[in-house]
Amino acid sequence: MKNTLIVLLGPTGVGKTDLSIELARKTGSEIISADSRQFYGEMEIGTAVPSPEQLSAVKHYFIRFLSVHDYYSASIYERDVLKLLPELFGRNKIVIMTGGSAMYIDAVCKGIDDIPDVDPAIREKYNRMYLENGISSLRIALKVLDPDHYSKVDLRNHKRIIRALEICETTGRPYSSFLRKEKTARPFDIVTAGLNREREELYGRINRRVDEMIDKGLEAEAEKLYPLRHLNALNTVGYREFFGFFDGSISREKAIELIKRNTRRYAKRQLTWWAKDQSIRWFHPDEKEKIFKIIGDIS
RNA sequence: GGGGAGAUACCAAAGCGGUCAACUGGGGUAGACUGUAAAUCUAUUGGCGUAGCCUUCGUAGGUUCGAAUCCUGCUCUCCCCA
Repeated sequence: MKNTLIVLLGPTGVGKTDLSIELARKTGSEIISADSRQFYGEMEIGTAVPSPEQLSAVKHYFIRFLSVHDYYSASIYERDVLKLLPELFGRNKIVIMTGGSAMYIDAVCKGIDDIPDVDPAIREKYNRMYLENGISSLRIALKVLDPDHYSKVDLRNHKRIIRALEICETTGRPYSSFLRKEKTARPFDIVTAGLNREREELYGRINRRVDEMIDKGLEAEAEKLYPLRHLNALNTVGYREFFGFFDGSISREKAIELIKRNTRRYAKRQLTWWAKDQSIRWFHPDEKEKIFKIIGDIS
């Protein structure tokens, strides 16, 4: 049997955590989290990290190992995971990766092009350009620096344009010249199982989970992080809405309502991303036998 | 019992004689996505065989070439007085 990475993905709130732990115990494997917000130590309640019991039942990696002040990215995650995997495969032929951050999962499973890091000052420069002169100034710059990319990007999405511009300026080469669009082969097998539920069922779970988070003290957690609200890591559902409440711009009730709505929207975006991925085999979380059978088929 | 205000699409809310299948927001749905991505951005939202046709603006009538918009009855909601 070959070393196999079992990827258990699905929209937020679908029930990945419970199943991943069950799966891990059954196979004696360890779990890599692919959840870009569970990386940060300061956030716990709002990101629904596994409980202490769950964490002690199975060894987890990439949970609360960063600070919200740290810089991190899908590319660094790819590198870190690939570095860790040989060690995990040394102990067990199966490793489970579970989470909902699609770009991070893709970085590990399909590879992400190697693009130099950007000087924060350069990023800052373009952010300012956007704020002061609007998106048209970004478009004009991109048209000059990378006409190829200019014809392909969503010209209404400033983040896309800024990213391209900062790479052009940092490297002196067009951003598009770094994009190979090839899948990278990995020295292990990858089996991807997607979890999903009826939309109504999923949304009901999300709404309920938000209420549970509130009961557990999400508001206090957000309040502690309020002074750091400008950090990108805190531009996160469950926190930003509370920041609005602390600002006095919305009511507490409204904030909670928005957390639910934004979480639902996030779940939808996740599903959109995966909809085109033909390698995913989809299951309802209750179809455990079917999911466990995958493992049987591997070994 | 008397007086006043109002009933618009899933919700809220504009429109006050034609250019209205109806502004806008919410919610829903669909989509994009190579670097802090739980981010950022887009489309669509009465029905249909979508050029175009059909049925809508509480309800029943009426006025008019033409009504969500004007008039009348009825039903319901809200507010004030009793």
